[in-house]
Amino acid sequence: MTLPDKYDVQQIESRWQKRWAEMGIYAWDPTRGREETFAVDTPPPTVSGSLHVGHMFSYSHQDFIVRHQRMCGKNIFFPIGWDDNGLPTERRVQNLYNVKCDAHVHSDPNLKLERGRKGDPLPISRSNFIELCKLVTVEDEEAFRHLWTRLGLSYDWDQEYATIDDHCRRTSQYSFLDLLEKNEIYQAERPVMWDVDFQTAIAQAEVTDKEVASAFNYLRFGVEGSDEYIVIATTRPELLGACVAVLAHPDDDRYKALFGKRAVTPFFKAPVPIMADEKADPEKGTGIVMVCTFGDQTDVEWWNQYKLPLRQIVGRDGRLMPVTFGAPGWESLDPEAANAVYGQMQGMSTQKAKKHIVQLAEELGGIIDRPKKDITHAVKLFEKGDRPLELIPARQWFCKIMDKKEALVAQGNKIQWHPEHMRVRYEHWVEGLNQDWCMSRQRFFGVPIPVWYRIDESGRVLYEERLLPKVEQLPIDPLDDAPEGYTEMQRDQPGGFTGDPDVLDTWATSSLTPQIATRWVEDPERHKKLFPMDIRPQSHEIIRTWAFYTIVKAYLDEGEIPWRNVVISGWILDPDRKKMSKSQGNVVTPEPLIDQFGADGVRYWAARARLGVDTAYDELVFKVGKRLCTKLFNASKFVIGRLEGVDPATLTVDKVTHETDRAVVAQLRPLLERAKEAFEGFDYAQALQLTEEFFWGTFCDNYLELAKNRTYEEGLTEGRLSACATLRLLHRAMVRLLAPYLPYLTEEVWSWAYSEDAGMRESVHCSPWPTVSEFDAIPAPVSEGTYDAAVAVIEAVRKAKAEKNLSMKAPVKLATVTAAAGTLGALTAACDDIRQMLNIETIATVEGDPGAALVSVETEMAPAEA
RNA sequence: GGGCGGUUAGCUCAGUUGGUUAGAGCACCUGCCUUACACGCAGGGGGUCGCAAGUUCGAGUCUUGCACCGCCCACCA
Repeated sequence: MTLPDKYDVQQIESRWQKRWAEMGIYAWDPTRGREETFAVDTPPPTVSGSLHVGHMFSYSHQDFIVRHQRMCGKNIFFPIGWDDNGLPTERRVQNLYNVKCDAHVHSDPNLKLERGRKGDPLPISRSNFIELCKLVTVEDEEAFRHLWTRLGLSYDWDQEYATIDDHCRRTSQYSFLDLLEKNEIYQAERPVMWDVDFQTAIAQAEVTDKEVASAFNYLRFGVEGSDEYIVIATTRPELLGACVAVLAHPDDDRYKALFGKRAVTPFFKAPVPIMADEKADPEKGTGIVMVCTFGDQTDVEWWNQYKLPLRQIVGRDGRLMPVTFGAPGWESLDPEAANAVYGQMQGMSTQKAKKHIVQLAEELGGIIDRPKKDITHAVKLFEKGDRPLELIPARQWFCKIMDKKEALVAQGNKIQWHPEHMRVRYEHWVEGLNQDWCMSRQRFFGVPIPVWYRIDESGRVLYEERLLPKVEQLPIDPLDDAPEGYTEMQRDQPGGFTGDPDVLDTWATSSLTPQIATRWVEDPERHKKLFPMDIRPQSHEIIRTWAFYTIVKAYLDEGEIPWRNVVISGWILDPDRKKMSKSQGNVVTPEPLIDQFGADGVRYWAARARLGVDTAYDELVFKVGKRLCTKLFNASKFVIGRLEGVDPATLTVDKVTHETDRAVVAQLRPLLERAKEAFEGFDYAQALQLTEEFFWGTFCDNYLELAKNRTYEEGLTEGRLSACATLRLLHRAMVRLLAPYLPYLTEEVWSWAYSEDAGMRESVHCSPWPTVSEFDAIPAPVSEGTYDAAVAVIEAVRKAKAEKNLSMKAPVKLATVTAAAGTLGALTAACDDIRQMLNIETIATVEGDPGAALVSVETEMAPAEA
C-alpha cells in the first residue's frame, strides 16, 4: 500500500471514528463468563454542567485502563450514562427559559417558551417544567456524546442510560422499596438541614463550609423575679424569638445560682429555663448560651435532650413566619410588646431581621450590654447554594447509616483503592458521619418517592398507613398514578389517598450506577455476570458522596461491595494551582483542543498525569503529545517502508540472528514486564513513560539508525532479514503498547501492516497486548553488554562530531575505543552497524583499565573534501 | 484543632526494594538539510532534591521535628 506522506490528524481521526462504529469492536459479549469480563462503573457526567477540559482528563484515564484490559483479552463491559436528574438541570432550565416551577400552576399542554426571555421568572407547572428539563438534557447529552466519540472513548453505546429514564427510575424506586421493607429506610419529622433558596432538605454529604464575617452581640436577658440580668453573646440575634432555654456549664460559678430559675428574653419577654449542661463552653462568648429552635446542631441536641418546646420562626423560604406571642406554646410576659416587635420583622429574611433587631436594640437601650465583637466563623452551606443553611423541622425520609459505620468501613477495606491513601478519606468520612442519610428532596426533576398515604375520613393524611406499588408497576409517579384499589378521583379526598410529593436525593439514584448498568431489577442473571464490578473510576472530591453512597447501597441491598477497585483521578488545576471551575472563569473548552492537537494529543496529556495527583494545566504537554504522534507516524512509515520487497510472513522471530538485533530485543523485555506491572496497578502513566522512553530513545534514536543500513543491503541477506524482522517485531509491539493512549494513530499504523498477521486482529484494539513470551524464541545476545557498549560508543562519536560542528554524516577516519576486555568483546558484534551508522572508516580497540569509564573513544576525522 | 497528600533544574513532572557523577520534556545556548521525521537530529549549560537533626559504610529515598502549599474533616452560642 502507499503510505500517506504527512500526518493528517483530522483525516485519520474522523475516518477511524466511523470505522470503529461499523466494526462494533467495543460491544460487550453477554455470553462470556464473569472471569473473563472486565466491568467498569463509569461515572455518568452531570450533563447540565458545562463541558470542560477536566472531563477529557478523567474520562481518558478510564479509557486507558479499559483499552489495556480489552487487549488482554477481557470481555469489556464499559457502559455510559448521563446524570441528568437533579438540581443542576433544574437550575439550567430556570436560567435558560427564565421560569420557575410552581406546584400550584396548572399544566399547559400548549406551552411554548423562548429562551432568554426578559422580566420576572414565569411560574409554570411541574409537568411543564419537567418537559423543559427533558428537552434541555437531550441537547446536553448530545454535546457529551459528540465529545466522547471524538476523544475515542471506547464505550459500548448499547449500554447507554440516563438517570431520569424509566429504567433508572425503576431501579432507584426498587431499591427504595427494598430498603423500606428491610427497615433500613424510615420517615421522621425532625429538624433537617434546609436550603432556603432551593427550599429543600439536604444531606450531610452536600454541605460545605464557608468562612464569613459575623459578630457577637451581647444581649441582656432578664431573670424572672429579680432585677439582675445575664449577658448572652449571640451571632444570631434574629432568632431571639425562637429562644426556648438558656444553658451554662454546671461548674460555672458565674451562673450556678441561676440554675432552676427562668431567664426572660429581651423584646419578647419569654420566660425560658436556665439549665446546666456539660456541653456549654465557659470559654465561649459569655459562657452562657441561648438555645433556639434552631440555630445550630447543638440546639437540636439540647432540644431533643431536654424536650424543649418548638418555637419555629424561620420558614422554608428563609423568612420569618407569622407567629403570635401569648398563644399556646409562645409564652410571653408582655405579648403585646412582643408582637409589636415581631410584627416589624415578620416576612424579613434572617439577614434583614438580624440588622433590624440589632438596630432596634440600639434605639431602645438597655438591651445591648457592650459593643459587638466582630469575628469570622465558618457557616454551613449547601454545596450548590449561597445562603447559609437553616435547620427546619420537616417530614423527611432517612436511610439508616449511623448504626453501620463499622460495617461500612469494613466494606471499604474490602475494596482496593488506587492510590491507596484515598481509602483514608473514605474512612474518615464514614467515621465522621453525624446523622442518617436524608434521602428526600422537595424538588421536581428527580425520581419520585414511590409512596402514597391514606387519608382518613376527616381529611387527615395518615403517614403511617403507606400504600406501596408492586415491582411490576415501577416506575411510578405518585402524583400522576393512583395506588391499587383507588381511582384518581380519590386523590387528596377524605377517605382517599395522597401521593408523596417529594423526590429522592439524586445520589439515591447515582449510588445505583452498577445496578443500573447491570440491570439488577430486570435481569438478575445479567447482574450476576457483572456484579461486583471491577473498577469504579472517579475523582476524589466525590468519595464522600458517590463512592460512599454506592458502597452503602450495595451493602444494604445485597450485602456486597459494588466493585473491587476504586481508581481515583486527580484534578486539573489552572496554572495558578486553583481548581479549574466555571465559577472562577478559568475553564478551557475541550473541542478546540482536539481540533488543535488531535484526540490522541489530548489523551496523551491526560495520560501523563498519575492517579490521584492534581495536575497543573499546561498546554505544552498537548504539544508534546502531538509531537509523539508525529514521531510515531514517521517512524512507522519508515519501518514499514523498509520492509518493502520482503514477505512479511517470513519475518518471524527465528530470523532475528544478528547480535545487535538480539541486544535490542533484550532491552525490550524489561519494558514489557514493567509496563504490564504498571497496568496491573492501573498506573497507565508509568506504563506510558516507560514505553515512550523506549520508543523515542532506544528505538528511534539508536536502534533505527543502527539497523538502517542493513535494510538497504541488496538481496535477502541474513543481516537484512534480521534487521527487518527485528524492526517489524519491535514496532508491532510498540504500536500496541501505545494503543491505549493513541487509539487513532496506532489503529491507522496497524492497518498499514499488521492487521492480517497471524494471532493479531483487524483492529489493534482487539489485538493481544504484547508480552515477553512473543519474543521467547529470540535468544539473548552472547554478551549481555552489547547494547550498552554500542550506545556508549555512539554517544562518544556523536559528541566528537558535535564539538567540531560537523554533520552526523561526516566521515570519521578512525575511532579508537578504549575499554575493558569484556566490554570490547561485547562491542565486536555491533561494530559494523556502528561504523555504517556514523560513517566511520575504521574502529580500533584498545584494552583498558576495567575500573575506568565503560568506554572512551578517540576520533580522527577524515579530511574535509575539497 | 485533627487527618491526608505535596515541596527535586527557570517551568511541568519522573525518580523502583536506600547504592556509582540525581533524570526527562519544555525553555535557553551551540551546531547539523543525515536516503522516516527541520513538527527533526546531535551536543551543551543549568539542581547544596523545602529546612534541621537522626539511623546507615552510604539518604532525594528511612525516622523525628519544623516551615510552606493544596485538599478533606471538625469548629458555628
